[in-house]
Amino acid sequence: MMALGAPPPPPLSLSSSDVKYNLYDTGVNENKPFNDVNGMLQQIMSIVDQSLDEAQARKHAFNQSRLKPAFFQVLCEIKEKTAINIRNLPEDEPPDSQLMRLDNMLIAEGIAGPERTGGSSSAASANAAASINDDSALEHGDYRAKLSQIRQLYHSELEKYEQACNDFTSHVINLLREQSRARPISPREIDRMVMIIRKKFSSIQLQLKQSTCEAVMILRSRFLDARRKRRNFSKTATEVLNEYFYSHLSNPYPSEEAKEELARKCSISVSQVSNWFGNKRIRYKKNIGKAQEEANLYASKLANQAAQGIGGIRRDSDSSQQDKPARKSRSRVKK
DNA sequence: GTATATGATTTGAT
DNA sequence: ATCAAATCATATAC
Repeated sequence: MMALGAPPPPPLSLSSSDVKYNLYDTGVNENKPFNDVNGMLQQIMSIVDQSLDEAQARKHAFNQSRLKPAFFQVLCEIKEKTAINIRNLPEDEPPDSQLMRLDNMLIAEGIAGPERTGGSSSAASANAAASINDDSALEHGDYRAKLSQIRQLYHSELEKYEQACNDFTSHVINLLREQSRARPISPREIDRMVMIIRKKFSSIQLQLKQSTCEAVMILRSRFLDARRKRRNFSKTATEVLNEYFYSHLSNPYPSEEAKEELARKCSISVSQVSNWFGNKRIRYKKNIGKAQEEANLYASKLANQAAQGIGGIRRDSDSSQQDKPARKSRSRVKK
């Protein structure tokens, strides 16, 4: 029984006379050819005790037997019930959550899924420009170039894997089909083997996806992390912000609307305005003495503007405090 | 090269 | 959610 699943002995060259001789003139008891099941079984069981030539001869004779197909079928069933079921994989594996996560991310990043045309990506850049609205176009373009490079690599690798998987699978199928003439292999077993192969290959693909995700993340952190690619605001933007700050020194907390307006004027985002005021307040407070001259500078500038009637920014009624701003951040009004 | 300026982020409080 | 404060990481001045 234990020898049943083993591959057949390698085919040696046998002359027909050898076969005849071995088949009918062995020292073994049964001279009958394979024409009944018991005889057949006994001959198969005793094959391990025989010489290679004898075994070959038996095999040949067995292959000629009309009982062989039925016999193989039975063996296949037995195999099905024993060997294969033991290491039966969890048949319907749950869709790997990690794989799903990776797939989703790749699609979200535009690596996998439908190829992005110029239209959709320009829509994306328009979206980004709407929210950032500054001169990040260059970096963004660079980012997209690198991203498409990654995408290209990913797709070519994926295709290679797919190709290799298909090649290997069909090769194995052919091999097993061929061997199923010499040893009991059920179609179901072949299917299972195909599944195993696919699984192995998909685990390789998982690695590919993983490293692709990694590369995208690195790219993101390098190109989209604004902290790394910090750019100072334009001179005029800083001017506008400072004007607002020093003309509202008593309460340098622009409302949401004011922030929006400042953002618009400075071509930066609202959150950047918030950042700026947060930094400005804390840094102003930290050394009022040094900031004093800056305050005076802007105060005089504003005075000039007011005198000329240009003042686009109204000074708040409380701005008399501007000469001695005192630390009153704690007394700010809560919204 | 270092020192300072500056925009962004994190943390913790309210 | 918004703020102060500390901190990070880069830009710029020196």
